[in-house]
Amino acid sequence: MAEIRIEWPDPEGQEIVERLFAADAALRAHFEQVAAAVGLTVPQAHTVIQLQEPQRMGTMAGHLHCEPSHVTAIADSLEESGFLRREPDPDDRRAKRLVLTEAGQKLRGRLLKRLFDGAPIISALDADQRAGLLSMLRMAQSSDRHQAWRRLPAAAGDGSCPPVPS
Amino acid sequence: MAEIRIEWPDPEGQEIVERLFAADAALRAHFEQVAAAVGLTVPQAHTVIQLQEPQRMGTMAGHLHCEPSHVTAIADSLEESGFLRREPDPDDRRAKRLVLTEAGQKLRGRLLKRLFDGAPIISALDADQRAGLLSMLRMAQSSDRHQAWRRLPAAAGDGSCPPVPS
DNA sequence: CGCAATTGCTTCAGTGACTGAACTATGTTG
DNA sequence: CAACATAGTTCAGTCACTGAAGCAATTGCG
Repeated sequence: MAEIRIEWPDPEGQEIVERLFAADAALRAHFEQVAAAVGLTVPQAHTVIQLQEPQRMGTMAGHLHCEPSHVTAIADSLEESGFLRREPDPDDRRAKRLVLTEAGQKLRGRLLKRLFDGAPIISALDADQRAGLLSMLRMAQSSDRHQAWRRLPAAAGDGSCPPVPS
Repeated sequence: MAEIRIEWPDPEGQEIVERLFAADAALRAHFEQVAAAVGLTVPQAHTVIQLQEPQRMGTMAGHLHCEPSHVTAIADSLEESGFLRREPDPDDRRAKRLVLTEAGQKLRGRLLKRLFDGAPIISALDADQRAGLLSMLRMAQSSDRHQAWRRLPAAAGDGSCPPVPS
């Protein structure tokens, strides 16, 4: 996303937004680079990462925030490359589950390792700084009534982050 | 960007990354929604916001992190809608400067107002929380040697954020 | 000065991510 | 069983964006 440099009603708010965008740009660039390094596009990499365990395609569409038809396309490409296969869902014969092949699991491992190794923010902060940043983000996200926050995965917190009121 | 929910070597790092992605998703959604509310696409809105003062097209490409040819396309659409015009650059007759029309300036005003009014993080934190978040982000970004941070606009800080060493 | 290399923008063809509608097959409900 | 909902697929199309080719103006070097 582009830099935003404007006269803003609130200069502190401006800087926060700018820096969050910058943080995001860095993370995104990192992710893109890691994906490319193992020969995947960004959505392919997301899909592989998501596949720690078999997932129905509709569920995957939810995780990727896209339409089911797009998951079909991504799955096609990853299946063709031999990183996953479709298997029938035991509970619903309409549904298919995406399952990583052996090659897919190895790929996922490499992906995770590289992702973590170079992650910009993690490597830049010491333990105190990390804890501080994290608690701020928790505060921001738990008190925010804006609906986009609600997408935060429930599994993200360790319980210290109060649930978002509905 | 999709949620990332994985077994991570460092659970705290995982949560930070997840929350930063979530923060980004919220900001992005907000931006997109605001742009749509005034009838612009995201890149059009970025361009209008960037045009506080006339900009050469090449400079704009730099700000938008895209190729000059793409700026041509965006400028075409905004010119057609009457929000900006191309004027010759006085210092270089090859170059053109993008200038907001009166309509464009009004549009920019509405855009900024709406952007600020609903910005998720800003509205969710109180003054202390904001200051804390900001200082963390400054620390993260000033100590990070990762190149993506370097894109941070120089104007963002008030001087309290030391320059990134090259 | 004069010619070559460079720079600013445009044009155009193409790509990758993604949506939405129509369709098939299966599942659910009354 | 009929009617409807749901899972995934197919396909056509959109949107953001790139990269190469080209024109015009500018800069630099002999």
